[in-house]
Amino acid sequence: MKNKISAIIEKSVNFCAEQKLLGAMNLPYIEVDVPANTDHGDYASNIALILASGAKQNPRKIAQIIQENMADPENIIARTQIAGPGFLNFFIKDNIWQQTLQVIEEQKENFGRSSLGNGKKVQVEFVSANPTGPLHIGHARGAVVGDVITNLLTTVGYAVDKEYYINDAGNQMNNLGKSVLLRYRELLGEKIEFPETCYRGNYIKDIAANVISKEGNIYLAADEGKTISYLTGIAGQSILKEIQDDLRDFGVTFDHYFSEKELYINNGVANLLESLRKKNFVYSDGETLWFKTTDFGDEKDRVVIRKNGEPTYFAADISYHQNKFSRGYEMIIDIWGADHHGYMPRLWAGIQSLGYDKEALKIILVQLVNLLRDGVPVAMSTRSGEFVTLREVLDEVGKDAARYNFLMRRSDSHLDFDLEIAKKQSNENPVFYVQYAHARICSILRMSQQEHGIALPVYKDINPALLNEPEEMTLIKFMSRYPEVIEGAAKSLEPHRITFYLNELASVFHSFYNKNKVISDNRELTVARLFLIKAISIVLGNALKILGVNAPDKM
RNA sequence: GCGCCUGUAGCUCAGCUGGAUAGAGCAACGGACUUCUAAUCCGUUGGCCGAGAGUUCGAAUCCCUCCAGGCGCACCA
Repeated sequence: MKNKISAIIEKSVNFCAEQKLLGAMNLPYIEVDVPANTDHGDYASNIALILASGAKQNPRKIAQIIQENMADPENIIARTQIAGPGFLNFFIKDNIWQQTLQVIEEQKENFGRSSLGNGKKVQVEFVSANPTGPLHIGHARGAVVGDVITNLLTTVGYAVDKEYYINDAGNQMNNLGKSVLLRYRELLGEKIEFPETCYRGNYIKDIAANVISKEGNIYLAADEGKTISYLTGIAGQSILKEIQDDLRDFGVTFDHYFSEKELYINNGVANLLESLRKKNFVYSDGETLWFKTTDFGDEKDRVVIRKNGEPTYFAADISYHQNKFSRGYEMIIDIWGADHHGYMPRLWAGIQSLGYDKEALKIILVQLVNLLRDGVPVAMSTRSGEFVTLREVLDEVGKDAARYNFLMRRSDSHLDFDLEIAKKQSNENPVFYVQYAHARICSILRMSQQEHGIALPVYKDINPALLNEPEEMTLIKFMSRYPEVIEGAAKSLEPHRITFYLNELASVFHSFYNKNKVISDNRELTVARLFLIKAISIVLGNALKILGVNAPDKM
């Protein structure tokens, strides 16, 4: 609809230019907005204001010229007006809006889908937490954002894969094995001092106890290096399994789990660095190998091979991103905790040195979650074992409420998550407001069939012109904008726009519901309204599906 | 010290990339269940958009300078 309006304007402006009705100018991008105030029409354009500044003419006069030369071949415009400093306002005919209902009926669960992405291959990498402990509340936000961005991009026609990078080659994993060994010894009677670098959560004890019950005390005497590497493997696998289970129950699944170790197969990392050295992006100072990230705007160069000969995380990460591109992805999206933001220039330097466009790697920073209990900050540390796990949040608040909660804010805004409030307010959580709207509609549809014997109508059997109450027109117009909302959210990678849309759609529906009866003695009107609310339930359902939130039939 | 994010109603946050009178939810107050689900609806109160200058027809939005909070600034990941 928006596109039709801008096409009409463009045609008129071009015509006026040819006829020399307007002064010399070049045609700017034609902006069409939905005004905040409905008195200003269904759509409004500031085109005359834009042209006026270049042409040094009165904007209202320009608007008038454009208005007088407008053609409306499809006959969709009821009237236009010139308002304020020179806005051109458009009022669309009711029957045009009402046709949206037919589109929704035809497309059903596909309403809102588009081919914007053109099948382009995209990869979204997120969570990627080291398997050194269970996921905590801080990981949950990034998990939902990544998951929903994937759904969004899929909805608008991209071919999207979700990937989890398992960071299992560094010394943090080694510390994990060491921690298990220490607990193992402790459980077998030794007195143990735990170093700072070790993990102390109870899950470590569980793993150690499990090893004892299966294999006994044979590792007390065994070679320590081998034992640690063995225990690292055991612990890593068991923790990763737990992470996958937690994510699954949170509604998040992945297409690939990519192990950092794969990068080192066939000297992959070393070969990459060698090729970069030939291209002069890497230099040695005798002891360490440096990457010239300053060539790409970073504040200083970065180490890729340490004094001890080990490659850094950064070195592996360049290799990882090269691997991603080599798999044919045209766009790569990384979702990080905001505490990693300082790392961005480095990685961009890395992919540019490989010849890829900086724009091809989009990095979304998700601000950290500030965890509170009754207003008091809760200390969070994987190492000390003091944290609230994703599992606990799921048990306390539930999947739907937790997901919706994280999706209600822009990713880059800080988020306070108070456990007590989250629990207390779970009944007043906006997610229920939206779900309730869906359940209410389902209930009415059930009632109409079971109690009144009215079958679900099809579009050709209703008279859409009867749906002319203000609330009904608002609902229809609002639903017809759904595809634009999805497209906007996908383009800007901002899932929160959908939750705001949903809240508003639910709100308009609840108002309508309280003011008007769907099922009444007027059969013709009843049928039309049943069709209307069915359409609403489709839109609610489609949007909730993108969010990964359930749309219940009853509550 | 340098960099990134944030600052909008008492609280939590939107504000469609520069538009018309800045909006929701919660909280507070007053109303609506003999009715398709009251987990709902209707109404009232509440604002110097952190501060100051600038850009133009027009600024919460863009530029600059401050102030405040968060997070980074490793041969950790």
